[in-house]
Amino acid sequence: MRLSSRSEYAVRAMVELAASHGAGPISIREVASREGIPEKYLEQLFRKLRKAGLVHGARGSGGGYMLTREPHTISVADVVRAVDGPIAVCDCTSENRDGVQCHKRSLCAAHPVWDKLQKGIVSILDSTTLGDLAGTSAGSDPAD
Amino acid sequence: MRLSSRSEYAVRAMVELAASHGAGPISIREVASREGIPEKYLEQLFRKLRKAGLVHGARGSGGGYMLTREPHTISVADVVRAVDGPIAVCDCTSENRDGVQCHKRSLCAAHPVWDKLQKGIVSILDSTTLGDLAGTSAGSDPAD
DNA sequence: ATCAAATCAGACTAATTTGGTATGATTTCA
DNA sequence: TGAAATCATACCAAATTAGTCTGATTTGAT
Repeated sequence: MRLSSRSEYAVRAMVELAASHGAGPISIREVASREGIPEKYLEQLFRKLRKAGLVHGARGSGGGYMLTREPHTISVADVVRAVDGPIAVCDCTSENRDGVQCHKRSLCAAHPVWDKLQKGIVSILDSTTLGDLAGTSAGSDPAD
Repeated sequence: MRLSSRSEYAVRAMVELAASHGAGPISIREVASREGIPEKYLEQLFRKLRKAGLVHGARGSGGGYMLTREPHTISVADVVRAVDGPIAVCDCTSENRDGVQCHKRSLCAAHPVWDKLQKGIVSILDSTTLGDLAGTSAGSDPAD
């Protein structure tokens, strides 16, 4: 039930782009140094985000990345899926399963929780957008 | 966001025990064959479950494992924590973090989603019991 | 007493995933 | 032309995962 560093990094990086949306491309170097993410690793992530159509890459001097859509139309789930693939609590609840079911035949007794969990996770990630996060700035969270 | 096979197996095994609760100990061999789980692997898991106080192990011939509490008082979260440790979406939302925060200092912009996600996951796993899944008794809502 | 069935315990291992690095090519602006 | 940037792929070490192996100990039944 852990988030990969890919997803963590990617979401943070995307929130950076969201916060500066409309102000031209931002370079990997810039984002990496602001967020404390290894540059070359972030480069990989941005390539995946680009292939998923979430960002546009501007090459050459003065280049960088920009969101392709408005921040409030890109969900955290979009970003997570782009870098980590389909969200899947287990095979039988995966978003990309090919008719895979518990025990290959019938549903196991535990299936209802996994299903509920899967839906709960997707629902939260789907309903939170980069716009939400970019607007809710760091340090403003009263909890914890 | 994937469940480990440890958790999957452990929950399924515990539901087996729950379904036969009160009918004496059930052996690993029995559970393993019913659920299609490697025996020796399941043995490890049951040892963790015992150390967590969720089951009692009866040694010797005719032995096996039994739940130490009523099925509807053992949550799926209890089982998951027993075999996989504290539930943690990321370090800064982990159930056992030692004051660890995003960037070691302030909260990152993404923190609100991770926090929401963590709470959502724990809430679902906490509120579903082995009794619910086994279908035995004491009427909580059947998931899904 | 002996034997078989079972838990107990820990070390070991193969494969996969994770979290990166390294190298170099290509594009673009100045 | 040169620097700044993305693009692309290959490589790698460490950790994790999902087991297996070996053997000890306990207990019930013959």
